Amino acid sequence: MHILIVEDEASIAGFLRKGLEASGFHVQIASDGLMGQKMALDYPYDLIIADVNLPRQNGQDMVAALRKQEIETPILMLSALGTTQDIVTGLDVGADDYLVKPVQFDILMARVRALTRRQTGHLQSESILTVSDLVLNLDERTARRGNRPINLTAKEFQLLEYLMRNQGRVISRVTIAEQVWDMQYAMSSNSIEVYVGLLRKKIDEGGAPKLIHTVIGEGYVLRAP
Amino acid sequence: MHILIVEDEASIAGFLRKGLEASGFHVQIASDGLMGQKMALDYPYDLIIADVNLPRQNGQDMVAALRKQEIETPILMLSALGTTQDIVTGLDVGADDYLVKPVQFDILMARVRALTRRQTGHLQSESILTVSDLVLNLDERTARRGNRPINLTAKEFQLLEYLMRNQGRVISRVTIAEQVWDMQYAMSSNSIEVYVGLLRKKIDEGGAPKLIHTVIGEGYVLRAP
DNA sequence: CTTCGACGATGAGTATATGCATAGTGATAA
DNA sequence: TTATCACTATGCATATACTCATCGTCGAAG
Repeated sequence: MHILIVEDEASIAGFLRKGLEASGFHVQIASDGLMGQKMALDYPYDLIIADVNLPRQNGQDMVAALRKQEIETPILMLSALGTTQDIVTGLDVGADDYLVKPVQFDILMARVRALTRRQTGHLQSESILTVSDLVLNLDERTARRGNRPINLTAKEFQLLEYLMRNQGRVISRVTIAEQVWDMQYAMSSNSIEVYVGLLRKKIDEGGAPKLIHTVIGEGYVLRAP
Repeated sequence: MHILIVEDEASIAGFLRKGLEASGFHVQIASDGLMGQKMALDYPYDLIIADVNLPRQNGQDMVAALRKQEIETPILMLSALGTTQDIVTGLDVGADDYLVKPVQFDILMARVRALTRRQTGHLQSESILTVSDLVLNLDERTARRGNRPINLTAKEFQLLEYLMRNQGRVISRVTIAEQVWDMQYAMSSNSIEVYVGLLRKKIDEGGAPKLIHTVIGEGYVLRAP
């Protein structure tokens, strides 16, 4: 999860960064409105935390500009100004939430969690696929479930990659045969069942919630619980 | 846009309703937590505004219960309790926003607009069929009536998909036999009646208005009430 | 109002298809 | 050789598809 903080006061920015990084977020800081806008356009952050009072371009103008350019990233605004009108303007201009300084950190964290919750499943980079706590690194050809590394054979990896790329979608055996086995017509064997079984043994074993589901008569789905 | 208000104090509920309706929202009111939960399960509201202090089941428990049942509707919580811990709990349990009473109406409206904004353009991009509050997701192979998930077998799904694609049109048994059963000539059995019966049991059960109608001597129609 | 027939709904029971665990085969490489 | 991998074969358990006999409902005619 990557968070962009747009804040000119270094002490506040640093305070937020420390706390967020301690919770496992990657944090970058922009020190004025134009810089913030540019960075938000350049990289798909999962959340933007923006002060209202900023040099060069105020927070509300920055938010309005980003929304106009169809940047949908959730935005949390911070401000010393606590007047009704400021809050209303901030939200109407496209922000998703608004907190008044001084901010209590645990409240901020709760809001951050709320705003980033729906996102999960978002892409982070091209070479990593994620479903729930299952992570597939296409470059390294490794897989992890939570902290546990998983050893996959080539075919197992191919199959899992295909299922992860289509997470949430039910995939028929015919489609799997075509896409993973390069079979043009239906397969006469039960290889698919066997390989799904092998994946399940490696991925879903233990108390962890099952990710691979059978839809009888239809096919298989990889779905977050 | 439909909003559910869960609030036991009639004066506050009425005040909110008036203001929201003046802005063009459709509003329904539940007067306790269990009733709110039930209504939220029955109908896919665009937003839920819930008090924390409620009879029979408090707001936080209600939110937690809804989230557990995969209801993703945005939820805005209201409370007289303004302590940090309450706010954090409310947000962590699955609420999207939190306001402390007494609420200024213009602030509330701004939050409501922020929470309902992402909804509008979002849907309908995937392969989704809809009739009234019945929703069929062809990718996920799932069906919902309102917010209630419905489990369908492969054949049931095929039949329902065909009826939904031809909603409002009366479909003869012969046509159904051809399209869903791949029978070239009339079927000698009553499978169709049986499967229509199964679908009715799953879809039309409960107080919800019936969607599947028999046209005697002709066939069946799936029609919004 | 009653009776009858046509049509449709329903519950129980059977047959079939589907999915899966397990074991086994052959090929390939260390 | 031994280990690993891709794939196949078998047989069991179960969900699903389908059939049949019976029951209900409705409208028209007596």
